[in-house]
Formats: sequence, C-alpha cells, structure tokens
Amino acid sequence: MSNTTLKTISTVLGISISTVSRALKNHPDISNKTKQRVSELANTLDYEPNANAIHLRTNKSNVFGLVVPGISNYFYHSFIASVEEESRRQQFSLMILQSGDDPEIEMLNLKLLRQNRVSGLFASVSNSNKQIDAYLKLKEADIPVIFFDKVPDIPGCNRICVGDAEAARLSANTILQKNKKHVLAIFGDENLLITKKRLAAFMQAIDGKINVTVVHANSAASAEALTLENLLFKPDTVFCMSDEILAGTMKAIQRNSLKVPDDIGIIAISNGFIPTLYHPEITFVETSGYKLGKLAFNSMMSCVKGSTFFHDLTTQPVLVEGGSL
Amino acid sequence: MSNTTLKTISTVLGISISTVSRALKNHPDISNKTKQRVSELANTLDYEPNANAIHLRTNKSNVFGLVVPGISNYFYHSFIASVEEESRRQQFSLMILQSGDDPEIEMLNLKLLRQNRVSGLFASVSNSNKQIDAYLKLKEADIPVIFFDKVPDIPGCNRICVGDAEAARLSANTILQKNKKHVLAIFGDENLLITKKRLAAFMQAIDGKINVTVVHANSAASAEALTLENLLFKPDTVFCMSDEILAGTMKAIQRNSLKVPDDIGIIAISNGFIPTLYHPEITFVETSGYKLGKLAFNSMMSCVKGSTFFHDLTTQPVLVEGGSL
DNA sequence: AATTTTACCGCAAACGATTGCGGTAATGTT
DNA sequence: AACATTACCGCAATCGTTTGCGGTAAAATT
Repeated sequence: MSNTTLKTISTVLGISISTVSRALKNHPDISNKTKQRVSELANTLDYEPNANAIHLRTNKSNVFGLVVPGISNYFYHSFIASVEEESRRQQFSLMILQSGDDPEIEMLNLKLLRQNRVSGLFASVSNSNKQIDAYLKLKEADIPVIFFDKVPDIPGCNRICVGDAEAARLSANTILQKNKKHVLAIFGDENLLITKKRLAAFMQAIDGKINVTVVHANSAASAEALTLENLLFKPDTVFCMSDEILAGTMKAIQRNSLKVPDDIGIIAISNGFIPTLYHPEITFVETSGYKLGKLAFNSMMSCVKGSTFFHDLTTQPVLVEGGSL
Repeated sequence: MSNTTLKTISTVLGISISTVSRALKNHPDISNKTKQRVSELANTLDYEPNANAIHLRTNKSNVFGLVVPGISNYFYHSFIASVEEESRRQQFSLMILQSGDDPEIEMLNLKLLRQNRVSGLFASVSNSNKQIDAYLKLKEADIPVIFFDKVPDIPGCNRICVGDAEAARLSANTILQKNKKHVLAIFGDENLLITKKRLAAFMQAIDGKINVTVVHANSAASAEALTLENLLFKPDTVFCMSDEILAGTMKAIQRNSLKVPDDIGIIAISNGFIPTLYHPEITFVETSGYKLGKLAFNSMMSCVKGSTFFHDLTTQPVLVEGGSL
C-alpha cells in the first residue's frame, strides 16, 4: 500500500475529489453520511494529506529553518529542543542546519532554506559581513529572520540574546551578599564580545567593595591551570563566566581535594546542566538556551503574523541556588 | 521582490516555461544564447527552484526524518550532528522531532513525517509495542526506517546500535585486568533491551571470577542513592552502564569525599563528555554517537538506493583510559 | 402545479516544476 | 527544386490539494 490521496478515496467511493476534500475538513456543504463514509475510508487507507501539495498551493511551508555553528553544544541544543517543542505545538516543522563556521556551507544552507521556502529562520551567525548580507536578503523576500546568541552588530534586525550584563551583575551581587571577600574571577577569551560585556558588568557591580582577581581562560584546560595557580592566594570564592570554565575549575578543585563550599565557594554563569553534576551542586546564574528558544519563537510568531516591529530582546537570568556558595 | 518562479523568467524573456526549465538544466535542446539569457536573469532575480513543487512532482521529498526522545542529550546530539553533516553532503534535509518519551507526541510526530513524505526515518524509540507498529507501517509505505540506539526487539528491521555487548565485555575485562575484586555494577532500567544486553555480556565476561553486586537505577538521582547505599559494603570499583548513571555515582563519590582511584575505582560506558569533567578523568568505554550516525546514514542511503537487505550493525567500542581505575 | 429554497455535490483553475511529444524554421543533401 | 535533417522551442499533462462558482435534485412554499 503506497500513498493514499484524495483521488484514491474519491474513485473508491465514486465521488469527486472536491467532495472528499471538503468532507475531511468538515465543510457544511457535505452531508453527514458522506462525511462518515469518507472519514472511515480515509482511516482504513491511512490517508495523510501531502504536505508538499498543500505548501505548494498555499505558498506557505510551515517550516522554520534553524542555523547554528554546531549542534553539539549544550547551549545550542537546549535552544533547539526548546524551539522544536514550540514549533511542534504550533504545527510547524523545523529544518536544522549547522554551518561549522564555514562561510561556504553557510551559503549552501541558505540556498537550501530558500528552496524549501521556509516560513522563517532562526540564525546564530559567525560574524562575517558577507554572510550577513545573505541573511538580510531573506528579509527582503519576506522571510523573517530571528538572530539569536551570536547576532550581527547592525540595527534593524531581530536579535534575541542572553542577558550577559545582567547575569554578571547578578553573580557579583550574590557574591557580595554572601559576604565573600576575595574572589577569583575567571573570564573567557578577552577578545570576545560576550567576555567584555560580562566582565564590565561584573566589575561595575563589585564596585571595588571586595578583592577581585581577574584572569582569562580560553579553554577548560587553561581554566583548570589558572585555578590551580590562583588557589595559592587563597580566594574564598571562584566565579566562572561559563560552563566550559566551570568544568576546568572544578577539576582543579577536585585535584586539590577542596571541600565546597567550606574551603572555597563556587558560582558560575551556566546553562544549567554542568552544575548539577557535582556535589554539592553548583550555585549558578542561569542563561538558559531553553528560555532563549521560547523567546525567539515568540518573536518569530509575531513576525509571521505580520509584525514589522523589530525585536531586540534579552533573557532575564535567574539565580539557581546550589550548595556551593 | 517576493518569489521568482520559472514563469516570472519566462514572461520577462518572452519564452515558454519549459524552455526556461530546460535552459537552467543545461538541456541540449536549448541554444547557448537562450541559456545565457535565462541564467543571467535567474541570477539577478535570485531564482531558487521551489522544493515543494519538485517534491510534489517527483513524489520524493529528499527529507529525512529523525526522531529521538530528546535532543538535549549528548549522545543524541552528537548523533544528530553526524547525520546532519552527511545529509547536507548528499543534498538531503533533516526534519528533527523529539518525542519526550510521550507516546501521544510520538504518534503526532509520525503523522507529521508521513505528511511530509519523508524519504526515510531515523528513529530511537521508547519501547512500547503500539508505537513500534506505527513505525512498521512506514516500512509498508516504502519509507525506509533505520532504528538506532533504542531499537525494537523484533527481527526484520534495520538496527544500528552501539556495540553494547562488546562495550560491556571490554569494561569487564578491563576491571579483571586491573585486578579488582569487588565491583558495584550499576545498570539502567532492567526492562530496557540495552540494559539486558550490557548486563548479560558484563556478567559473562566476569564469569564469576570476582564479586559483583548488580543494581538497577533509572535516573541519576537513583544512581546516586544506590551508590551511597552500596558504598557501605566497600566495593573497590564502581561500573556505570551509562553517562546518566555515572553522573549520579560521581555525586555520591564526592559526597563521601572518596579519593579516585585510591579509595575506589570508577569505570563507565560513556559517550565521552561527562568523564572529562572530573579529576582524575574517568576511564570509560566509548560508544560514539558520531560514529553511530555515520553508520546509520550509510545504512539509510543503501536503503534509499533500493537495498532490501536488512542491516543489523553495531559500532566497535573503544577503551579510553582516564585515571579513575 | 409552478416556483423558490435548501441540501449536496462536481468542474476547473491554480500553486511551480518537469517532460514526452510534436511543431516550425533554417540548414543541408541530392 | 524537392526532400531530409538539424536546431530550437512550445503545448499540455502531471504531481495532490484547495476553493469559487455553478449545477441538479429533492423538499418546501405559494
């Protein structure tokens, strides 16, 4: 049994295709008896409407594109999970593509998305201007584009980001509130925009009230090494800007067999998974890919529904208390 | 500028749609001059063929479906990344759906996939027979189904799995080789096929040579609790069947401030990420989602190309030495 | 009995791309 | 000059679904 179509049903029942179509959609023109017969046969024949035909006719694909540098990243895949969840709920499908930060692949991906007439696109982009232009072309073709996380630094586009400054501020205030006096603060690569934002906000919130040692790590391994070095100066708290850094720091803590939180306090900005892997669980400020996804999806829906207003949003980070501080 | 079609080009150039179509496909019937004019205009108008129209006509969607319980899982998203990579390379798109282990959603997903006339389906299924039937219906509709990871326990379907037995055997042999004498072995839900396979192979390899306590945990939390309980009996080694269990076990280890590997040895079957988060890094037998993805994709392609031969494959696991044993 | 209303249902065009078949003009062949 | 060949190109049907419009019978109204 290959694929049942309206025509199959219509010929079996000796009625027209239009009648079958209307019967299945509960159109008032069709008698109950006919509706009954049609829907029964449709069931036994496992009829499913051909989405391609519908999309062709309506010129709407009900498919959203989603482009990320790579799926294998906790932040992105929680984002993806979130968007997928909402999409399904709203009868949309998701076409997921990864660029691998390769401009050529990125262009191919865009072509594919256009061929599939996606109804909208979620994109986290490697910051090359040439690519951005290509994305903006989609907007001209009336395909809404929601940039998230890694967004282009130009106005007039929809941007949904985590609240970097707010997350750093919240972390700093939590540290102050706990009466900590000497913080080892480990940030990421100092050239990254995200690092700059978080560092500035963090220092501003600390406001010289307590002693802070700032270092920069660009990998879990270097975070581990830097933590080990600086443990010699007996900080009472370590702040980690990201999950990757937290992972490195925790290895150093374990290596030195330090008791958390008695020997040392830990607080991090995190997506929420890594902190649950330790005992006690790490206190963290959540920058949830999941929430970001919800936000991005809402933004997308309002675009799809015709809003021409540009969204420039950030998620509100939340403190999740573990037992590490 | 909305959407350019063949008709747009044909009317602008004053030629027929068929000619435009053939020109773009470099058909020999069309003169070079015409081809030139057509492709130039197509470029400036940013023409992209409408995938829906093509799929409708050819009755082939060139879209693969991919169903997993949840994306937010290191194993699955490395699998997804792998399959996406290959799909793109072979001009296929990927429609990813998560079931959340909810049978109802699973049925809705299947419906969606059928509506979209996917060319094939990768599925990891929660083991309910009713659902499996639905999947098998796809096969009847000539849609190849590749089950991976969590596969149904029935013959006559394509199954790509990690080498469960081999991984368990390798773990057991490693434990024996390290001269351990008392193992706490934590397995997953005892109804799952994967648990049965790993347990059987593990016990067979141990062959009564040393003392093994077997327990079953169905979450990280229960693994933690079970580990805590059984630490009272002073095992010299803990074997964890999966990453989730490993995470729970490590929290118990940390809670009791045990030194690894001096106080206790740890070995796990893992996808490779979690073990690197601890110091010392956990020795594990790798079951790579990435490799599994490549294998599954190859299997899919041979099905798509018409092979009716059933694939029942397993990946070869590898021991990765950390410092935990 | 003639007319209007109601209840059902079918025709045909449209969405965009592909392709077998047929057609016309220009060129080549005898 | 008559015919055959070549080089180009268009017509129309098709994939599956939707929908405006029109049509025909039966039922209701006068």
